[in-house]
Amino acid sequence: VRTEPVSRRTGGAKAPLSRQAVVDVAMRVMREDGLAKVTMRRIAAELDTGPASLYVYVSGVAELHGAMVDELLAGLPLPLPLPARESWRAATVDVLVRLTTILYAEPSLALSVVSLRPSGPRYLALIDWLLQSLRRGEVPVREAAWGVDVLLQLAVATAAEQGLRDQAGDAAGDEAPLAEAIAAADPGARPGLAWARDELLSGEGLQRLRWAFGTLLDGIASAA
Amino acid sequence: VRTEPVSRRTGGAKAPLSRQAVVDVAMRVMREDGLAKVTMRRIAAELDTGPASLYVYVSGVAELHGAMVDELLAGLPLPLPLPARESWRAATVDVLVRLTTILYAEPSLALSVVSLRPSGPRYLALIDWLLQSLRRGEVPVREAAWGVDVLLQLAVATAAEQGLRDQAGDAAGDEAPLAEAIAAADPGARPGLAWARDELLSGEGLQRLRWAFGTLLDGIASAA
DNA sequence: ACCTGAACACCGTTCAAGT
DNA sequence: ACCTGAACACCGTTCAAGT
Repeated sequence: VRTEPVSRRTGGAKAPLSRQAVVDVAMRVMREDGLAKVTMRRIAAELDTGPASLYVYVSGVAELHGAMVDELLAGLPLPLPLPARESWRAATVDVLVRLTTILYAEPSLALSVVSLRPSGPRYLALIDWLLQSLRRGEVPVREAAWGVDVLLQLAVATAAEQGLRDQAGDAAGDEAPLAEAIAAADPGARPGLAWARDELLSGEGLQRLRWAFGTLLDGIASAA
Repeated sequence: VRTEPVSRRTGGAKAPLSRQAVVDVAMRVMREDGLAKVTMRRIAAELDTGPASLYVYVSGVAELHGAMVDELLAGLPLPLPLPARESWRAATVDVLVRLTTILYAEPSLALSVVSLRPSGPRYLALIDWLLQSLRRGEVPVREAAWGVDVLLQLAVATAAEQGLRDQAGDAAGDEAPLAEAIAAADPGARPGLAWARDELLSGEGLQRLRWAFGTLLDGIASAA
């Protein structure tokens, strides 16, 4: 008697390959084992095939990451309602915080966004909403356009940085080396550090995030 | 007759290994062939040894990247002179632009800084200078501390993003997909994009960078 | 303590050959 | 057109053994 090869996923019925299937498996592997394990070979193995087969659907690992980012943005409910004229600032901060939170859950993917600049429909919709919101706040068009760029950059970078630090903290036992170095700095040689020591590490992540977005928005709104 | 093994670098005299030698070779390989080629195996080969030998001096590839960042910051002349009270804003923008420019030259290393948060002495000196400068501008201590964090994040993210995009543009023939997507968007469905279309891609990199730092500083200075 | 050979357990991508 | 086996050209890290 011989047993047929059996899919380790479904226990038999081998689903047909497709771009969506590749992206789906990639998302699942990322959530289960992290982005580092999202390799062409691992995805192929999960789909009971060889890595070469995936190249029919994605051009390579970089393009796959892009598709995964767009998938992640589905967590942001769109279309967003446009804010009332007087609450545009709070609403904008809110959307940016939500975006950061979504990316924060997958910091290694957020890091790839820093260099990727997604161009999928969901990302476009987000940019569009931000521009309309700033327009409601009577921000001039140039300041709005340049400002949205900076706001998004800050959201992405913060998510990548904070998230990866949390992961590193989980793994390694030691504290953040920057915090240690600040605490150990000579107050005479580093008067700025001595002055701000207590505030450099104060506040909660979310509180600082809201402050950062609000502060940047204030700068943008008054830059006319 | 037998020929002795010959160093491919020096043609004979094999320099002793050291942490500095490892970092130096890593920096050279990065400048010549990019960060992707800075592998333990490649560095070992350049030093005429096996990869295992490097683990005496660096704990792994992550720590090596950290050391390389500190090396890169040597391009920022320190100590920086503290600005006059009335020119603190311009001086701060200047230092941040210089930092971004240095990182921009090695965008893939800048990208690793997003997650790394360097803690070397040069980075500490930079934070100290920024804090002192903001103090001269009479920025309250909490706003200064939180603000410096955001300013540095923006510098690093911008360097990584812009630099990597430039590299990608060199390699692939096609234009930035985001620019194409913006141009192709339906004005009725995306009124914000239609409104800001011309300004989203306007301006030069340096001009936008100065604007971003200045705008953020204004927000920070008025956030009291 | 420093250094090494060899191995372990992986990668992304290409390509000729099959269906 | 889609799929595959096999190969090519690599990775980081560990470890027992040497000096």
